[in-house]
Amino acid sequence: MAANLLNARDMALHACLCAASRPLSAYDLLDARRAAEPRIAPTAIYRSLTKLEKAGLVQRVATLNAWIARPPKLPAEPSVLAICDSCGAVEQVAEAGVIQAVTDAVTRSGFHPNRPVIEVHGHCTRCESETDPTRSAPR
Amino acid sequence: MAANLLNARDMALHACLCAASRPLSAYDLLDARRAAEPRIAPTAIYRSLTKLEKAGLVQRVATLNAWIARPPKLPAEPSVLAICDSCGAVEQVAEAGVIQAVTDAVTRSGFHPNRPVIEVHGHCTRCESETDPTRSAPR
DNA sequence: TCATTTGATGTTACTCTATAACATCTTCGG
DNA sequence: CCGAAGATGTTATAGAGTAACATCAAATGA
Repeated sequence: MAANLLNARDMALHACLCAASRPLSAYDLLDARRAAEPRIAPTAIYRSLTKLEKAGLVQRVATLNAWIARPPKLPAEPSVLAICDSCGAVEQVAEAGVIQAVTDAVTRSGFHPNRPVIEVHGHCTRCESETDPTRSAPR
Repeated sequence: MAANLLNARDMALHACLCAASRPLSAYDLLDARRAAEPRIAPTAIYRSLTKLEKAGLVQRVATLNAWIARPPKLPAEPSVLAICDSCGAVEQVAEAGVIQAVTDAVTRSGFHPNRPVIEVHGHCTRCESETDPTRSAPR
C-alpha cells in the first residue's frame, strides 16, 4: 500500500529545516520549495510536515508558529525548547526529568497528560553577553 | 497622561473570558463585543488583550491561539496550563517548583530564560473517565 | 485484461489569526 | 490657544492553517 514512507519532497523539507539556523515557518518552506516545485501549495507543505512530525524528524514550535528539525540523537519524544528572542535560534534541551516533573504536576491535580509543550523564551549565551536591547521579544 | 489604566472595554473583555468555560479566540471576543460596539475591529481587541496581559489578568494559550482569564488568586506569574483536548477546558496549575525546574534546566545549558510557556495537552478527569475517542487532539 | 477500490497528491478557495499603516481624537503642558 | 504625545478608530493586508473536491497511481480481484 505504499504506506507512509517519506518521499523526496518530505526529505527536501527536512533538509531545509536541518540547514536552517532558526525555525522556519510553513510558508518559508513553501518559498524554498517553489524553486524546485513552482506549483506546490501550502496543503502539500503541511501534509509533509505532519508526516515528518509523526516520524519524529521535525517538531513544531507553538510559540513561533514555525518548525525545526530534531537532532537525530534525541529520541522521538517531546523536548524542552530554549528560544532566543534575539537571534531566533532554538536549542532543544533533552531533560527527561523536567518533562516528567511537568506531567507529574498536572497528574497530581487529576489531569491525564498526553502531549507536553515546553518552550522557554529568553536569550542564548551569545546574545545575552551582547545585550542588544533594540530587539523586542515576539509572541 | 491617562496612562495604561483599564477602560470599560478592557473590563468587558475580561468579563467575557471569566465567564467562558473554555479559552476564547480574539475573534470570539470580537463577535461577543460587536453587540455592544458594532464597529469594533480586531486591532482594538488585540490592544485590549495586550493591556490585560500586562496587567496579569489574562494569559494567552499558545497552542490554541486563544486567551483565558487568570484566577485572581494566582500571582501575575506564568502558570502551567493543563488543556483538555476533549472538552477544551484549561486548568491553571500553580506549580512554582515545576516552572523553576524548567528554567533551571535551560539555565544549566547556558540559556537565560525570560518567559516560560508550559502547556500540557491531555484529558481532564471527567473526560478521561468518559473516554470519548471520537474527538481528536488539536494542535 | 479491465474495472474497482483506496490512499496519496494536486488544486482551489477559503477561514482564522495577527499586525501594519495611517487618520483622528484627547489630554495636558506651556 | 497651540502643539506634543499617547490613545483609539479605521482600513487594508500579511501570515498560518485547513476544507473540499479533483486527479492520479498502485493493488486487488473478477
